[in-house]
Amino acid sequence: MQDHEHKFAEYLAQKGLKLTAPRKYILLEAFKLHEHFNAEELYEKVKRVTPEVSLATVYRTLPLLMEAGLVQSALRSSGRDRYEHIYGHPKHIHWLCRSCGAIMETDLQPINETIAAQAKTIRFEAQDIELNIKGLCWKCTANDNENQPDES
Amino acid sequence: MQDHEHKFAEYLAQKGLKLTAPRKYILLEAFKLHEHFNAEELYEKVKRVTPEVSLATVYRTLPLLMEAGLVQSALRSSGRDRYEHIYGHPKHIHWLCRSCGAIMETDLQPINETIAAQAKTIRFEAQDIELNIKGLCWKCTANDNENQPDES
DNA sequence: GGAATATTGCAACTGATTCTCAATACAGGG
DNA sequence: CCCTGTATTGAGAATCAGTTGCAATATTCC
Ligand SMILES: [Mn+2]
Ligand SMILES: [Mn+2]
Ligand SMILES: [Zn+2]
Ligand SMILES: [Zn+2]
Repeated sequence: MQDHEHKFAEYLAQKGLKLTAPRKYILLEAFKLHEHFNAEELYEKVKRVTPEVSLATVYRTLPLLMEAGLVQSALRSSGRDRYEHIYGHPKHIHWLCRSCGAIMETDLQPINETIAAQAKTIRFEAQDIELNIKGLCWKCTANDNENQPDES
Repeated sequence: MQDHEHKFAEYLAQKGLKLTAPRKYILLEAFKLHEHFNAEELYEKVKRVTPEVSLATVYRTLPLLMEAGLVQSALRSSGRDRYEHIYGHPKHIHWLCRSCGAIMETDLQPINETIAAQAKTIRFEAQDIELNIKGLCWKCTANDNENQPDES
């Protein structure tokens, strides 16, 4: 049994809930996906393994995975909630290119200290940090310049 | 004419759009609200001044205000997009208490430098920075301790 | 195996946001 | 001031991600 499977079982047990087949498959597929995903995308993946699972169950399981600390919400996009699994993926910054939609990630560590200091000042117990930056990736910046080479 | 009204007029003109009465009232009310607001809340405010305005127009005007740099999206909550005006409100960190829903704000300045450095490394042109932190405010932390004074 | 409880798929529902469309306001040129 | 082409509007219909009720199933514990 994988580490995350173990953690999920533990969380469920402690809540008096059951680690059923649908839940297990949803967890497993969430950990096979290495990009951000929304509920429907996860559902599609799970369906390939167990076609009888329902989208509703995926929607119902996602909050459990989040509470268990196995999945976290990521940058919402085109009107849909998105998620990503947590597994040797320490908290990171998301950079979203407005032009091509690419998402880059960088380390959040460098600002953690500053945040901790501010948290202390306002006496806030931080549980979740989400830092999203929107703009243009280098490719799209380059393309923009091509189209408008002279902006004197 | 206020500063922001001016800026909106300018933006609209440059886009070949018109500064109509509904748009003006929506702008004005957005700037009278000093907390975060969603489309409907803004609509309610506007309706008190000009009852004939429609919710659809509020929804249509918000993107214009954002593109004009007068309003920005804030922490989404209970399934609704939220907004805040920008006016002597430099970018700030949002701290959301999961227990009581309170929102605190602190200065984003201290981490700007770090972000700029990372942006340079990945050659990303940052336009918008959103840093949201969820957890417990000091009041709710205190209440929690009251209820579970001994967690040996 | 059987009772008590949790879970599921399905379909209906909800509610925020977007869209359609016909009516209205507007700007600019005569 | 009138006319014409364009932008805007309110009202209501439509969309669609996410939620929920419910009867059928699965699981747990004895
Ligand atoms: Mn990520
Ligand atoms: Mn704010
Ligand atoms: Zn790009
Ligand atoms: Zn609180």
